[in-house]
Amino acid sequence: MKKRATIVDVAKECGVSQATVARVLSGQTGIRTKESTRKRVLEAAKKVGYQRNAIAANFRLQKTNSIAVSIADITNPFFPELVKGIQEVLRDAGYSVVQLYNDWDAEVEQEHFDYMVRTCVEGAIISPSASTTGFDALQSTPFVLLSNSDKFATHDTVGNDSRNGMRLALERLCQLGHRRIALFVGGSMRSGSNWRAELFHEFHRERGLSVDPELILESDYGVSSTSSFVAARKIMNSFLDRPDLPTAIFSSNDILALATLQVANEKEIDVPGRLSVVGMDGIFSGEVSYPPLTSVQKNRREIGRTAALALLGKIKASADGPAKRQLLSCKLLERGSMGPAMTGSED
Amino acid sequence: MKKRATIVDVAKECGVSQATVARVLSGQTGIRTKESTRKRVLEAAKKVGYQRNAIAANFRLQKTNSIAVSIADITNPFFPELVKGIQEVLRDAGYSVVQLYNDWDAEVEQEHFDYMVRTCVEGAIISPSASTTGFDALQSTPFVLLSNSDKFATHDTVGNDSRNGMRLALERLCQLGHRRIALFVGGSMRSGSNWRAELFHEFHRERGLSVDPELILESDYGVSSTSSFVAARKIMNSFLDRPDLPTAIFSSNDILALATLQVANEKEIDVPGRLSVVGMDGIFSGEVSYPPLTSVQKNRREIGRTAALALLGKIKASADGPAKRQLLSCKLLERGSMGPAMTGSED
DNA sequence: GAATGCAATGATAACGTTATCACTAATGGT
DNA sequence: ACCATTAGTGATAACGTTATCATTGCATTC
Repeated sequence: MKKRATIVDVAKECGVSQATVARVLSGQTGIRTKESTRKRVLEAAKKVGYQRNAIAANFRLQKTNSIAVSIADITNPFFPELVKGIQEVLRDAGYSVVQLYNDWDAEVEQEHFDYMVRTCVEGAIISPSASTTGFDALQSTPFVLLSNSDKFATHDTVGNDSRNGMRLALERLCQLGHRRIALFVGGSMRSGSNWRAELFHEFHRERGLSVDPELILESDYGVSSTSSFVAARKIMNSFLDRPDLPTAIFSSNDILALATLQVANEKEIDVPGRLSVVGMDGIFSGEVSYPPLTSVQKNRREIGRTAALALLGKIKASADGPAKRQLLSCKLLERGSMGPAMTGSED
Repeated sequence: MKKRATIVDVAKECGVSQATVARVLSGQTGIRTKESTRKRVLEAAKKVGYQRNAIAANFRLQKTNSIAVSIADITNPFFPELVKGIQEVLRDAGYSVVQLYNDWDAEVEQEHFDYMVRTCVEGAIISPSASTTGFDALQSTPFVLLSNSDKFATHDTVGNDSRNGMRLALERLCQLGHRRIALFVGGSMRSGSNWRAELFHEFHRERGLSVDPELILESDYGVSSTSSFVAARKIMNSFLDRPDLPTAIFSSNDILALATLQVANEKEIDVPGRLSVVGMDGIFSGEVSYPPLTSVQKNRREIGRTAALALLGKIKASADGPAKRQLLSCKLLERGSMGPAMTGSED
């Protein structure tokens, strides 16, 4: 392998100092060089096949032009669009993106933080998987967290207003005449999901309705969408055999809702005629299910974009101000799996 | 912003030379240091919060420890698992992965090739989106292509044996008594899909069956899964109204098959009783559809892993040998959407 | 024509790590 | 007791670039 040419080689080639060569070739604006020497240098560079050594330049400048994105698992349908949004913004800003997947493993996640410092990434966008703390390992690397939890109040966060999203869904169901609604939540693998149950009670209280505790169901998150789906199916397989079914089931994510939908289809429970099913997230699979799934849409791409912009702002502003928290609003994506409640005296 | 600690700081902290510190902290095997000093150094490192500056190390060693992955669109359900497989292998090999998305744009793709050279990535895994040529822009950067097409015969490729996969599906359908089978292929946005039609004819010829040309359907690929799905629905919406429906439809990807499934459900065509639906890829959405989709499973994660391993081999082997082509076999994932053919004299 | 100003260039010091060589202090064999 | 060996260290030179300062040359001004 032939050694690649450096600025010294170019300098020798055309008889100027390496400083001059650097001035010409660094591509900086506001350089002051005579046009004639400029030309000579460029010619010499071409002749010896000079290619700027980006590693050396990065080293000198102590910056990598790269930003790390830490998420749990890119195969989880929640993440690809998020990452895409991030990528779009950061690419335009001239950064490259290094993605790190931790598979919900706290240890791996912490390791990734170290990695970020080691590799001198200029910033990080982190979807907290297992760690709720330990961000100080990032030292002075600016970062933005993807979360809507107020556990992270001391850091900059970007998330969806899931509370409001859930209210939207419940309100619409109420409006459609549903009074007996079930709540199906994913387990507490990630952030606590207690607030969902609390909000559920609160919602009923506000309307003078009572909550049937048997209609609050919990399923394990699972490490993958598939395992999560299987677990949810199991629960629905017994739940949907009840004689006193609710008229609607609201699930805290689309995987749970799709499992509900599939089992309901198998049991020939008419959706939405007899049972309305509403999910949360708005993943692609909900679009292709039968019937198409009504879901509280989280605009993942927009979250990604917002987080990236927030990070860029943080990188630019050398001094760190107060922690900023951005909550993007959700909207209810109404599709075939939701309909008016069955009136009492039917079938 | 506090300056980060270097080996010099650690050396000062515990009163040894920076050479000794380097020996302890470089993580190399075969170092010769007394256990007591080793311990002292590690302690001092921890105390001052030392983190190895990877840029400096990379510079010294003239390598970046990073590999680029170029794909079209991470939100396409085909890619996440692929990327995960790549990531797993490369992470274990100590590389970080930079992902580049081109959204099926040839120009962006070419730009990415330049980027790879500039940033001195040590290798690349490329899923050719629009370019069938122009790989020489990569200069001496080793790369592996993700493709099963023999258009790329001069390069190392890793892909699925889709031909064989398609045969598996057709054979199984035949075995289940299906004689009137439709073929639903995606448009030619990516690699030509002509071979599918050819294989379809070939298959029938081998068995002395004739092909009804009206049962060969084509749909646009679309830039996103959603647009592709919508286009496929449109076609199926009119096709499934035919009086002389086939007993089975084989689709060249799961998006098309899921569209078929959804429209069939809407039209209350019993699947698989009256119509078997078979897709290709084995994406997650096929698991949660009703009925669950039978599909030719492409082991995307394994492809990713294989490609990564191939690339690692290529990086290690300084001299480049002949182009290697690896085709991974598919298997038929039999789920609820496929069943025996309706016998003639029913219903 | 000496002093001043400025554009163009040269010389050189970093950046933080790894690798090489030289040196010291033990160890062991005769 | 002496020399050869070696384990454990320290000092120091790279790697290729950018940034800073010093210097040169040339035009302008009084």
